[in-house]
Amino acid sequence: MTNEEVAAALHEIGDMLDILGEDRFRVVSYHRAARAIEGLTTDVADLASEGRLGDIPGVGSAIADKITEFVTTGRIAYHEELKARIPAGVLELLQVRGIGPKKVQVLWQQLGITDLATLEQAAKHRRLRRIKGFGEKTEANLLKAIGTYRQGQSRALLWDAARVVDALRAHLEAHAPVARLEAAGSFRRMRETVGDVDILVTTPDVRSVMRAFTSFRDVKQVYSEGEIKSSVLVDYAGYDGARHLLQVDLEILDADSWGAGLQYFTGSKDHNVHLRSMAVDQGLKLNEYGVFRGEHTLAGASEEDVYRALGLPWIPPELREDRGEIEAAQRGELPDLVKPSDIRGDFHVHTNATDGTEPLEAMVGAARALGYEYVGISDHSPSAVVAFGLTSEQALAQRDRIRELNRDLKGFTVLVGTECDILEGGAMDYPDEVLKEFDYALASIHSKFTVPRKEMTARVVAAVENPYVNVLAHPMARLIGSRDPIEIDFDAVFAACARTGTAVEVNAGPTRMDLTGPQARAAKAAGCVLTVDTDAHGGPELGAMRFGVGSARRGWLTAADLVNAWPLERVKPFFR
DNA sequence: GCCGTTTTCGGCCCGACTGTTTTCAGTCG
Repeated sequence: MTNEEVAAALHEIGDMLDILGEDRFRVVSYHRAARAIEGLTTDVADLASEGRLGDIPGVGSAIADKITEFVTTGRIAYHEELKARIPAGVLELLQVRGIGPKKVQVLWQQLGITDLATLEQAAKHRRLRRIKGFGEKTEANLLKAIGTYRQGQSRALLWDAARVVDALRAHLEAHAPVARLEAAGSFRRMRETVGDVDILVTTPDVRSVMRAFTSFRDVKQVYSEGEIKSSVLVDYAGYDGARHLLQVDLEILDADSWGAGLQYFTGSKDHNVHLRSMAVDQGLKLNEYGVFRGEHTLAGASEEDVYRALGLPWIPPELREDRGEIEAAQRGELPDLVKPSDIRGDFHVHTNATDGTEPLEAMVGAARALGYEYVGISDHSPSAVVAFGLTSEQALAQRDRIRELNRDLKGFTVLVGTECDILEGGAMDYPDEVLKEFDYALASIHSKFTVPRKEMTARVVAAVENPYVNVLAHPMARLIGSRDPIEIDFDAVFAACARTGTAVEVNAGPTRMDLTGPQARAAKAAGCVLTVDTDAHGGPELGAMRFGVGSARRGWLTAADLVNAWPLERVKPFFR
């Protein structure tokens, strides 16, 4: 039973209670518990068997009992009862934008609509407008929304979201007087994927900003357009080359409530709920316009002011998930998070010797241009056939070429690395006598992704125990949107890494983002050091470092925790 | 349904926007 399956069941219970018109706080409780479980780095099944479900914030005795029932029997009787009351297709109606629990209820009870296809037919045949609360416009909007839903809108890669933000920023600044502009939401918190983008603006000319926003060339649909808030659907070309859709909201803020608005729209929801309840406890009120005591405004212009008014230091956006950051802030124990400028190099870089697109010299030049002190070249090993992995001889020849190149470089060092496959039984793809010829070796999984959890754990632990393996690269081995993470016991893997002095990688490749922030935090807690690498296959991809640093910050990591924030003279002995 | 160095009961965020409506309910974030 995976955490995702448990979370999905709880979300579904919440949705069904919502449709049935249950108390909204009960509904919220199920969703909040589900979100908390999605954010866990330990198996909820393990917590259940240890009787520690109550440790999860938002999980009380009722939900804990249901989780225990689920992981032991594979079902939740209460969930089954609800499913028996609500036709299967009704739940899906909730996914359509513009349809909430009340409309679902009306459609189902009054028109007997229990699935998407029937709803579409009813809208097409103008049968919805007969119901109170529905009209011509609602029918048209629903047809559009059903179409959008069918296109399957998934979360955007952080890399792609950044490009959309950049394009919109350039467009808005070119067409309207923009004083300040910041993308908030999960983008600012640097989540690995982004559900929608919230752009905040201050401007002396609200109308022209709004007009520029809704007339951006890639806007496919305008959901709403108000005086201070608009919402659109943007079409973009993704990293994968396909077209995707992303919702973008624009909010106009006043300069004197900029900080409160930025805080509010950055979230997360759970962080904000926690802050608001703190405010209430202090006799204060916190909303998107400021911190207030009665009619008196205490803060609003800057985020620092808002947090200070609540008795807290400013909390970096990447930490705002209500996972202990508020308590840490109260104790004055927020970590001094790693910054992009702390990064001195990148250990995971490919060239056209294997599946990269640019030659060694170009990748080295691109790394130098970023102001790094060193870069490690880590092309593939022979078993990575699709990636044109290097034979031992080819790898040694590349090593000699790099040694040669280093002679001409001043104030910059190229390290000879490899990304060596972990084979099925846990053996490395190069023999030890070849591995020891590299300055360092990354170990990673590129095949046999579906072996059972126990075997997979033993396989990776064996690799980590190889004395020539220095970094466990992209530990989940997932590709966002196309390949699920491997099943593995990360507690055991991190313990092995800590024991053997093997660094754990936070891979910033746009489709990898592996580890996630919370996993990186768990690795550190297990005693590991980490690296943030881009896995770049071309020069521009070296720029993904900022997203990897974002994940590291989400993992509460400091510069001291990251090998590639260390000076070279400290890196070298670590790798040997 | 969750939560509690003020509470084991009574709180739990609320404002913008839309569409249908003659004053407001539903959805969304």
